[in-house]
Amino acid sequence: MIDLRLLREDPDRVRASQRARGEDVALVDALLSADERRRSSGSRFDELRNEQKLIGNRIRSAQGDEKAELLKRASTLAAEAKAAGAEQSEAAEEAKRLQGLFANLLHPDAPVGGEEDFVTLEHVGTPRDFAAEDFEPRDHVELGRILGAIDIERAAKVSGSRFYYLTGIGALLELALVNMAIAQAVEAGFTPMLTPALVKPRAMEGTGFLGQAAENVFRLEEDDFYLVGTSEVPLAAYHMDEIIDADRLPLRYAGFSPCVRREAGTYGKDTRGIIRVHQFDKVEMFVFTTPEEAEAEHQRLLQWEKDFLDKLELAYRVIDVASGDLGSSATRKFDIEAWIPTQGKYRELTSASNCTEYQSRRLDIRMRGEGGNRPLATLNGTLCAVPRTIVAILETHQQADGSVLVPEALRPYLGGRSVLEPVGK
RNA sequence: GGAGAGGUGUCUGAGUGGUCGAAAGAGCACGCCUGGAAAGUGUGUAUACUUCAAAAGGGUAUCGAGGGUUCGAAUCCCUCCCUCUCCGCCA
Repeated sequence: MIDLRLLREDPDRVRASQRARGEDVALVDALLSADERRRSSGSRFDELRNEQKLIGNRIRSAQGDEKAELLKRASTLAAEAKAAGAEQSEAAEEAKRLQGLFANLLHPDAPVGGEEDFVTLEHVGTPRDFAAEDFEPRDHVELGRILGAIDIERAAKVSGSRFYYLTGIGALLELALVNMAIAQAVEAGFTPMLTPALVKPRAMEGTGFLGQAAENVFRLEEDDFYLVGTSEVPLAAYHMDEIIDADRLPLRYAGFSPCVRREAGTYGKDTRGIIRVHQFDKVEMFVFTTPEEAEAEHQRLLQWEKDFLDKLELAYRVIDVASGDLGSSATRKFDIEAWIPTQGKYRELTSASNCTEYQSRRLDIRMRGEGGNRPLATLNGTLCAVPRTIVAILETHQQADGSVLVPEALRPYLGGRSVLEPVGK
């Protein structure tokens, strides 16, 4: 949700942001007038109620004719106040609805444009040169089969396309990655959290996933639940309706949960393998902090993401995502894309978003400090989205015989194993 | 799934039609007291809106949510939600 005060004071700034995102600019004037209607009908209601209360008090002690007179007047006032109240709540509802349609205000440094207009901030590591090593790399599907780690065929039988089983060493690999991620997060001061995967509409809406992203959200219609596409949702909503003492901030949580996504509109995209699946597990970092600290925290999240990928000895680049590809909650977003050898390109592995006060306004989360209560900032960043991380590891660290070297930092989490060996069928 | 109990401010907990944004206690903050602390003592301590106001302050709303009765609702009625206890079932 955007700041109404800012909208009133500087509507042009909001217009510019909407424009850069490719969102509806006319929304600005619609909200301005709805807000005005809300305030004028509100003050009318307040006045009527005030008068009604004053008369009501006099009725208690009044007698005879005077009392009858007052009762008559109070009756009229009651009806008027009720009507005014109805108008006020209707206007307030409309203003709220419009306010909810806005995307977050764009960060001034975020690149403007569509998906292709991102800015590359840095490259880390060098993509492995298989040609120089004189062997043709296998893709992760093939490696997963050879290692007995990934079974896509049987998943298709059981659940359809875009599903997979992690089997044997594949399952162990996930658990190792998750444990390593959680260990790093705990080391950095995060509180580990296992979160619900089903949430009520309010949580989903408050996190900003029912806007343009709605088509990718699974819903259990019969029970009015949504399935979360990331633990960002239950983590953000964790403090819903709360006022948090400013000196408790930052609150840093590392959530682990299944993530379920419809992946609508991606037919024919990434149909092979486990790059794009309907269900996966993920360790997600989530932070509640002051608006003043948000940008610095954004950088810290990015650094923790890099630390993790560094430990996995992957080559990657960091991009500053362009305005049109941001998602409604983020003011700015940094993605890390790892090099996937058989695709010959970088693919998104993690994503760190600064949502400023956008989510906290929607979820009614505030901080209590000097200067009164005000919304706080929320940020989120992927620490480890399992399947894509597995893809990058298998493809990057494979050897000519189909085995895969385990990055050193990961070995303790795999019982000391240093190589994943092919299994006989 | 069956039966029952209950939802009041940071917490405990009073309050069954008006003077109740709400007793009392605890906690917390500040002050007094003290060599320092404890005890004691005093004051303060919800949130939101506001085309009322420079500010102090004022007005309005909120006692799980929504609706109803009434001049007037925390209090009466209806619907919904949630929590707890017992029984059953179950990873």
